[in-house]
Amino acid sequence: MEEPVKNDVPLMSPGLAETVESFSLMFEQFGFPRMGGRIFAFLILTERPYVTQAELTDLLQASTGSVSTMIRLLETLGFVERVSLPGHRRDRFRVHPDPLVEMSKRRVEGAIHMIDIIEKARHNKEIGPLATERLERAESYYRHFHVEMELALVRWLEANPLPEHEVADE
Amino acid sequence: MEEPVKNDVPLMSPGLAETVESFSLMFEQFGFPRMGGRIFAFLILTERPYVTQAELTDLLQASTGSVSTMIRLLETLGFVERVSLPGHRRDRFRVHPDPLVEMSKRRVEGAIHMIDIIEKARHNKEIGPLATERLERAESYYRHFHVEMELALVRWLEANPLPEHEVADE
DNA sequence: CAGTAATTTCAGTAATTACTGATATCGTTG
DNA sequence: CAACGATATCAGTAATTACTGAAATTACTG
Repeated sequence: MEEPVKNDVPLMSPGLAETVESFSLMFEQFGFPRMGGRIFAFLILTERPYVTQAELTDLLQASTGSVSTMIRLLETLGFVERVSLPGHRRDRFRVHPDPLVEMSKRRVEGAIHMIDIIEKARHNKEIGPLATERLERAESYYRHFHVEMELALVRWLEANPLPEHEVADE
Repeated sequence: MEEPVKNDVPLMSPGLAETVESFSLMFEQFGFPRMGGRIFAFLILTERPYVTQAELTDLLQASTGSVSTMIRLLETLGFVERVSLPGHRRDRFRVHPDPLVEMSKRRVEGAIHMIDIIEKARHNKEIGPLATERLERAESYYRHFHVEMELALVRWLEANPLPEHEVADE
């Protein structure tokens, strides 16, 4: 009574679909649209070196529109790479070789944003001593985590260098 | 043409309101409703030792309903304390003495959830070697950050013990 | 223990946001 | 440079979510 029709479709293996879905729900909590999460998840989970938009619309049962927009979003966030090889019409997409690093960077930026806001609040004439104390504590906390997280990332990257096997075409 | 009427209201100082608003926008990014963010922000920024729901509905121009629900949310999240002193009808609310610690804990829980999902994905029969490698890397990353964040919190708490001045009533 | 003030619950609504599908644009190929 | 295939854009819609305000519940008071 809700779905119009179209249940006559080539789908990806149900097992995979399930995992894709759980990933996308996770990503949703980080604030991005479910369809974006699905695409990201699929690109993480697939063995195919590259995937086209047409394939994504097909596999994920999405419109060309949302695939295009979500791909672009993931691209600008640095989670997905677009590979437009000349001599080919369709662009190819694959997951960024190390999306975690990109995600880390965004987190660090988030902390900086937080610090900025706290700083502004502290300079507000209207706030009193109690609030000031709370804000100072919060600022100290975020500054601490800011450097700790950066250090932690560096350490982890040193211990876990990217295994490089830039795959061959098609 | 949108606002019905009711612009005849006692408001908190515009300077404060502005900061409250910027905080609430920040909190919105962490996924909770703007009104919840406003309440939390106000409780952080006020000098008053306790605030009642009635005062919040008034100051923040919100309905009794949303104040009640949001207060309850903030309470269960551990960001806000309800102080129901016998001999008083109205409950009093104040910000948790150290909400940052609560926030940290929630973050750590988030990391654990992420690890769980990755674990489940890894046991999926359908995924191949490339995906497995990516998932292992992701898992290693989150495990690393999980412990690093916990350590960082402990260190910070040691360096920044809570200054205790549990304030007097009213 | 009746009366009342405060809080919670809940149904309805307003506003936001993701998504679709049609159209426009861009880029490659013959 | 014409034709076509692929991607981007955009307006409309479906679905979700925050919020309101009234009614129900709970808890304190005389």
